[in-house]
Amino acid sequence: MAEITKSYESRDVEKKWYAAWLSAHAFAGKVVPDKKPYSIVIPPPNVTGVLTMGHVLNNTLQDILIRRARLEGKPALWVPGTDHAGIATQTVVERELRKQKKTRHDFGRQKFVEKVWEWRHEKGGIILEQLRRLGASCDWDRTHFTMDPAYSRAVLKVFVELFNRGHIYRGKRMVNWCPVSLTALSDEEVIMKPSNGTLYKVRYELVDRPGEYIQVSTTRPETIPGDVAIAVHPEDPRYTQLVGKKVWRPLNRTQIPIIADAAVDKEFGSGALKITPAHDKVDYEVGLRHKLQAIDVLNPDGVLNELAGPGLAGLERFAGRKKAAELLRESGNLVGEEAYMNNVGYSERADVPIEPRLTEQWWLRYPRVEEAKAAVRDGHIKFHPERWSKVYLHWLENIQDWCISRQLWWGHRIPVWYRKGIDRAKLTEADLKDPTKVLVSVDGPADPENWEQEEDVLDTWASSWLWPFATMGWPNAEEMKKAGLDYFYPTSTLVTGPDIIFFWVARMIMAGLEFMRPGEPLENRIPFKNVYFTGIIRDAQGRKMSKSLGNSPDPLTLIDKYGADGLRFGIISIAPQGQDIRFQEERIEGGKNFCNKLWNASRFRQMSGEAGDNSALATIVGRLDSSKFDADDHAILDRLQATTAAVEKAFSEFEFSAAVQSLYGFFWNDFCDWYVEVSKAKLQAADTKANCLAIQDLVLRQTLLLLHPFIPFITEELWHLLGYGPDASFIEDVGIETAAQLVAALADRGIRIDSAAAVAVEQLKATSSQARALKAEYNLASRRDVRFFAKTGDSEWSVIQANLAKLTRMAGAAEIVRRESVDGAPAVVTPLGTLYLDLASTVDAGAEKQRLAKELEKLRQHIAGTEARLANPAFVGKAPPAVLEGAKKQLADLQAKKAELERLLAAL
RNA sequence: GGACCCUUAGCUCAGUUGGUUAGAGCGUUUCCUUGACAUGGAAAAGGUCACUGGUUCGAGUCCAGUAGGGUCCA
Repeated sequence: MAEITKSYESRDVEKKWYAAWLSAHAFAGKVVPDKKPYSIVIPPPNVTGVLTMGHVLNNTLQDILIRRARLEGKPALWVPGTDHAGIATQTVVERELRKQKKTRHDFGRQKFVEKVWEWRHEKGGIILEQLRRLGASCDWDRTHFTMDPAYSRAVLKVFVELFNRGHIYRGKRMVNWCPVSLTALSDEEVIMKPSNGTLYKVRYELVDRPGEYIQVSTTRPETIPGDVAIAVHPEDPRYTQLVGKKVWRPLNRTQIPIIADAAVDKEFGSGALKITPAHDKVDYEVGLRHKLQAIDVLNPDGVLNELAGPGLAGLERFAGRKKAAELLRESGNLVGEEAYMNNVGYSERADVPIEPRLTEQWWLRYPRVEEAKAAVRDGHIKFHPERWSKVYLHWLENIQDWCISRQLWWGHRIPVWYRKGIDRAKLTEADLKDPTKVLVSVDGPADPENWEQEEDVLDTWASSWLWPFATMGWPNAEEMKKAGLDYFYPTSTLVTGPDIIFFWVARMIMAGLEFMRPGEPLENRIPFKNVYFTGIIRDAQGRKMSKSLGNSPDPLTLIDKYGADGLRFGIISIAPQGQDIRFQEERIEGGKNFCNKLWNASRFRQMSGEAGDNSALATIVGRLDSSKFDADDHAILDRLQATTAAVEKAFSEFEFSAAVQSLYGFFWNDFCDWYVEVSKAKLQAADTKANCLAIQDLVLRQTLLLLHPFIPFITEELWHLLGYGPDASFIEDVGIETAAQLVAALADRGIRIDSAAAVAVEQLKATSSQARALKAEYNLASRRDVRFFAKTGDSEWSVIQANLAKLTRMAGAAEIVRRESVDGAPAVVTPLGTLYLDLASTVDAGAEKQRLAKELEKLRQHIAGTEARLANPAFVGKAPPAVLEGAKKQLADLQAKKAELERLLAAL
């Protein structure tokens, strides 16, 4: 067996094991018919993406779940992949072209798409490579990309099916238009931001009453040339007599009517609203109700067109706004202006204000909305934390049709063909269903020369909402069988951020319900059973991490510095369920330190004695000799059992940081700080050595298993170094025992953990800690040659005697001797009696008195509190007996301690 | 305007159905390179649990309200 080095060096270990896992296909998701599977689909990162701290958290969590499942003996599948990120990817490639002073139009659609594919093959796999560095145990042979041929077929089939089922329609409607990306966006891709603007008060002169005006307020004077009416509330007495009259539009001067519509807010501004149907959603609705024309004064790129009139045409929209205000001022029609804060919709990708714009688009009426609500409401899909289900349900209650078409080249081109020569603008609903005019088909027309395909592509989310089943071969029956869709679907858990509940989670649920296993019960059709929502990683100041702020550390640098295991352990330890996380590099350092601790405890074991047969839990347990057990042996096994159970509970509740924290506490405090230290005495004695080594082997083995999902590399390495498994196997091949199985394995060997031993160990810990504190008080902390006298009862002394060698060592003493009476020496009252420090020199009685008095005062306060409780008849009458008994015992202990302290004080 | 979350030690956070003296990591102070580990060990200092009421024998925990911070939706 190789010797364990003095400190843990992560780099080579990580490389070695990842390569070994890959070459053994250890991550392959295999169907094992009799066993319950565990499956996860990765939230496909954007193909243009690089690994961020968010990915680290998210994917570490998935890896923890999938590795734990393997350890539990479940056939586990983690499907990886990326999405094609329509706008983002097209933008990236266009940016490269711009460096050569070219645009996509210089290449044409086909050539440009080829360029994007080239880019994707060159640079599109970076993030998946980076995930491997993190240790992600995805089944890489199943890597999917939303633009792959098979996946694309699934996307097109869904479009055609939904069209045939009446869920998809085409229509000219108001959309969120991004003037930079030159495409429509869905409502979810628009971010509302409070923005500083100006509220312009503009007067419109009444045609038949020159010199009289109606006033409106607007933040967008540049759209005035698109005004087709002024609207007032029908029940607004200020204006009733004006309804039906005409006013002069002050820019691009013409006559427009005053109309009455209930959509007007009487309270806002003057209570009169300019109606610009081409540039506002509400105005558009008003326009429809009153059969008004829509005048579009903007070009797609946000430049004002000739309909805006000679003064404004050709200006960019924000320059146009200034110019419009100027023109109004000049004509005297600008009555006032004031600073105004309002919410403006921004394009998520391009980060510019979107334009409400009237365009021809494809829309989806969501399928299975009611079922999607029921799936979560009735608990078939569980959200962790649960509260996100409220957000989900609220969105579904207020759901709007989804604009699924995008004016891009990169993406799934909508599978609709129009017969050549047809005027698309005039297509009716009936025409759309007439296959001689419009063909909606996955395969396209047999006579393509007579047809023109729709230019638009689908929203990227309209492909990724199929992820849970399109990555498992759907809709191809043969591929589905090969992928094991029947077996792995529905997946077990989805790990994602709450920011994409609408974008992705809700839509996946609806897609699953609509397309999977038609006719079967809801619980068979849902795409996943659990959704775990991670927090958002923020910087130390609480700001979101972003590229522009440059406040996001590079995970790969962190891996180089602290190891992948250190990073994983650190990030999980600061990621409690449901809360955002403030990133602190110190915690990652803590993760590295923990790995080093684990490493060195293993090293200590290796240096302590010959390796025994560690090949299985049973062989290690077989080496235990319960006749040699002392309280510490019982206590550490008790804690091992309790920690195993705590980790089980934590997994069942998705409380990963709780699991990590209990493992940290157990291993560092209970095992290293106490058990390993007391071992040093036990290993000196021939009759306790073998049993002590076996206990260490047992604890280390189970701890490695418990820790492996969190820190896979170092645990795999130590697993082999300590001889827990043959070279040709992995830790995950063996599997983990439950707390119950551990107890049963011990019982087979006739060992019953004495949990009362924990009490004795607590007494020993407290006694040694108090003894060390006393030494420190007298500046003797580093001296190991001091002597303690113990004045103690027979039963306490028997405990001390049974543990004398360990206690002496732990207290840092040369010896502990029983004495009936000691006078004047500094002392502490421990659970095992009064310990006196044998000081050869004279004691400073004054300082000692002060110290004891201080302790006595604390004790008095505590006693007073407990007495008051017990003196309260309501407490005695109503508190449960256990609490009452506890209080009584506590009081007795405190009083005994107080008496002893008083005696010590008097003796000084 | 609606929904949700947060406020506990200098900092970042745990605290599971209410029950002994509220915990951890980091930081701080003092001491220690003793044979697993200085990526470490020992000891110590540090908290009126945001505030105000209420329920209860008992509240960091439950309820109501106030203040401050954050997120999402409209």
